[in-house]
Amino acid sequence: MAKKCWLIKSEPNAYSIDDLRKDGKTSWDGVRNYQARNFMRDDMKVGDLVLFYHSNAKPPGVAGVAKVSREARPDPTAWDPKDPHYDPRSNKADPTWMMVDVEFVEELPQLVSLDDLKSTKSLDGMLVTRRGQRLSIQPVDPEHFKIVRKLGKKKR
DNA sequence: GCCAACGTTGGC
DNA sequence: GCCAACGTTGGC
Repeated sequence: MAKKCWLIKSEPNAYSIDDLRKDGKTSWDGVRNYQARNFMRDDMKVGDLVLFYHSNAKPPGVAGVAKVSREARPDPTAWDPKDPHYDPRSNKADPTWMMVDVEFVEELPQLVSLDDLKSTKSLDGMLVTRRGQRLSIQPVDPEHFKIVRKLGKKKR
């Protein structure tokens, strides 16, 4: 099975590519959307490459690359009443929410902004450029992944 | 099962 | 800060 590629969104105020570089790797906890959960649980495999996208940023865009370093397991923040992502309906016997670990690969020297993604013809169809697309974990065509990574390294 | 109300996301 | 788009909830 060929490796898949992904895009994960994070608000840099909350957790940025710089934070990931400092941490080396992190558990991608707090995801409370079933579609995103399913991608993590069913499809994300160790070694899969990930575009790290800064949402709610100025400007928003792909800031770096990470990779999946550990497959899905239960997300313990769902059981913690003090956690902002606490979900009282989840329980340890039958966990609702899952997380993967992601590991820092590189920061892109040039942010590939949402505008760049939209204006690059060869990236037509990327989910993240679609209006109203809120999914925080999205599959990415491996060709698109390569193009974005290249754009992020090109002097402009 | 429908759908209005609500909360959240995220670009602008 | 605004608000359109979306997912979820809950009454019926």
